[in-house]
Amino acid sequence: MSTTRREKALKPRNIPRQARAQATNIVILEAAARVLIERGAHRFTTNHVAQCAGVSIGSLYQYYPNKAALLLQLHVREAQTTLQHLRHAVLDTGGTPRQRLRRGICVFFATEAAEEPLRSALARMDVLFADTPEYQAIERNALELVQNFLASAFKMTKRQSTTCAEIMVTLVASVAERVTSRTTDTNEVVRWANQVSDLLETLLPNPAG
Amino acid sequence: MSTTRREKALKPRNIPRQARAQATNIVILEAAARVLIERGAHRFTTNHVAQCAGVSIGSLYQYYPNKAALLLQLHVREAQTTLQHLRHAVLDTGGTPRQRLRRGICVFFATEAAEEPLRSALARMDVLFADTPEYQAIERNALELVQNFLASAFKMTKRQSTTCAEIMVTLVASVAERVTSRTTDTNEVVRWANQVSDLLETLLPNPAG
DNA sequence: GTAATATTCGAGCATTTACTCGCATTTAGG
DNA sequence: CCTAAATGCGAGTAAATGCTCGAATATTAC
Repeated sequence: MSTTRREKALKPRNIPRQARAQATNIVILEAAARVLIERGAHRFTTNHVAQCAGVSIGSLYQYYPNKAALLLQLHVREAQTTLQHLRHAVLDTGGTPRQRLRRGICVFFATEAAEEPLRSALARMDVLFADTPEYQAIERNALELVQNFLASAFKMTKRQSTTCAEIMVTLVASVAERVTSRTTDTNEVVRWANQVSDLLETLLPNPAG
Repeated sequence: MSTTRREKALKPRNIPRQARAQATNIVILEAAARVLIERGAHRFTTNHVAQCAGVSIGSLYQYYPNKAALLLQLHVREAQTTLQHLRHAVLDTGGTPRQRLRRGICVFFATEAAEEPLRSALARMDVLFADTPEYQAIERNALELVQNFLASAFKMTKRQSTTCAEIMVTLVASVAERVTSRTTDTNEVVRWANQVSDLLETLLPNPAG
């Protein structure tokens, strides 16, 4: 009857205190990524992750209360990498605002392509952790990053930048997901990034009235 | 070792000869849709489908050699419905070409929204049947429909209409999937359909140079 | 009616898989 | 060293699930 079963939190069961445990934790996460890439979403099993990590299944469950928690952690790691790249591309470097926007979109596409097929496998299972605060916080952060950029770079009002950011994030995220799931060829991906950039530029205020 | 196991074809095992069998087939398909909607992708089991259809599990496997074949059939049915709607919206009714394009996009968004959460559950499992000729034929048909429309309505060359159709199909399909997976509220969905239409209209030739 | 054919049935098999628990081993601190 | 806490171990469990197969029932052909 209950659609969402979350008797247990998805938080790590134990925070590792000794260096040994820290290492185990990392090894497990990296093995999880490998298993997800090599076997795909529907063959991702905790037993295989443990085996691939060279630790026992018991150790895995020492740190992750269940499979969903492991996947969530993987997603968080991926998303933080992407956000970091985005911040660099959009905020830290030179160029006109339009150029920075285009660069950000390009970087997003490239990052998604670089992490295939990890990302698509994770996306296939996001139903297991999409209702967690961590997941939702990431989405909010991405939106806010774009919104703040639009407001400051293009002098948009709060209201304008909010709706514009929503459109841009939705378009870029959805198209990038579809495109990179079909090809990760750099030329193709860059072509799509630029195509989307061209379309989205029509949403920006005209530079010289 | 083998990544794709397809010892058995995904074709129906038996074509039903008696009316009784035809009925069983239909009942099974409709039950499959119901189970997919009610229990989601990762709880979709053939035993539940059979039970929900009021037939035995053996009967199900009389017509579908495996679970993937059942899902493929469901996908084909959905896709044909969508294509039919699209043909009507784009080809059979009046209005300027731009209006017809916009109407087609709107119809696509609405259709996707109307069939949620069936579609998103099917999409989650498309790895099970995405490599079949049937699946790929549907994608080709959709592209050709749009391409022919663009060529005839906007007098595009073959080359122009091909690239333009690819962009439009990719954008509309990916954004619609993302949007309808978050909300099926009619106003919201129509808003997004129009937003995407606005952006895509910049790809069309100017009516009065 | 009767034989041949088509259809349905569902107990049960073989496998997979998330996860537990009691014990072994390692580390930190005195 | 020695003890207690931290960490690691992995056989084992309970449940789920895709699918088979031989028997039962319904339909058709003659």
